Amino acid sequence: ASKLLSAKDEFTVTDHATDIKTMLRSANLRPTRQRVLLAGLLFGPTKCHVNADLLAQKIAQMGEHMATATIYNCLHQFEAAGLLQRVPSGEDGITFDTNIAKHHHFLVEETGELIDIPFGDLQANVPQAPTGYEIESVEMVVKIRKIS
Amino acid sequence: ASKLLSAKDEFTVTDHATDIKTMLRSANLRPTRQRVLLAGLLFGPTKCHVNADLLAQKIAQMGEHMATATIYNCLHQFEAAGLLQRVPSGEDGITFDTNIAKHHHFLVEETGELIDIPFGDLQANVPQAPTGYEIESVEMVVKIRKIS
DNA sequence: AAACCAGATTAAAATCATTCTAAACTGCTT
DNA sequence: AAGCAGTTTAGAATGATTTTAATCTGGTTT
Repeated sequence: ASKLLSAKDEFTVTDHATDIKTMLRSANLRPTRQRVLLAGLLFGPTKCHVNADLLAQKIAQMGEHMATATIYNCLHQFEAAGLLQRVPSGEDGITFDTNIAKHHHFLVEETGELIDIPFGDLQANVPQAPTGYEIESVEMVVKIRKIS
Repeated sequence: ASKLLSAKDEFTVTDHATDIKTMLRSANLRPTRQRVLLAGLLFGPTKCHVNADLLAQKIAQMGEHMATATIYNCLHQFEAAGLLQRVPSGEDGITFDTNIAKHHHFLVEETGELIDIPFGDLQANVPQAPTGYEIESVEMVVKIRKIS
């Protein structure tokens, strides 16, 4: 039974592929083989932080192949559709978060690993934007390091 | 009269160069021509956000020349010495902030311009770090856009 | 003041994640 | 089954940063 259209929801095994196609279509994205494959990796039950390289590796492990440009294209399209959020990464490169709820991040200094901070755990009193501007988003990164 | 050793302080015109050399020396950095020139641009009375490209332009305007690698070397050395802070920039590239006090930033979406937010204006309740980790820093970026 | 040397600077090449190109392909509609 | 806009693709291009290996320079020692 199809029941959802959003990346926020989880899928049952049986109609995962169908629901992904539905999700893509409602985002005005043709469910091409590549987009379905990527969406399958991204929008499973567990949220994750990914970059193009990591996805390329996963795809290779599945015995599949996808052009680098396609991976980037899809990621940007998913972002524009609101299915992904870009997150600040300490390292080089672009990192996306499949958790599109409002939340912040711990960034582990040594490894570059990102850990979600539930939004409620980190409240901030945001100051007024300068005159003539409106606030678009508030993003907080708490850098942490292993206690030696 | 020499009176200071820190980038946080301001310099009078007369002993600016002397004080910069003293500052560099106390950071264990030989006051080479290049480092003195760069420090002169960076550690004046007004705080600023800079990247390698901007500095290269300023240096060219002065009729001077400096290798790109040297600019990057110096910026990284100044950062390691605590004279500069790295700041998250929406755009490509590395941006440094000569304001080393604790503070956060507005990031203007359209232009990539950074505007300091005094620390007191943006208080946050930071959650406990995961077990085995300690908090290193808290960085907040408030994205703003011009009201159309 | 000349010699010396670790540390600094340099131009040019290398790196590398990301984007561009323009040619070939594919979902979808007719 | 034809057609077409939208997609994918390999490979080239981009551009900020880093590396390389050679040359230079502060600062100390002789």
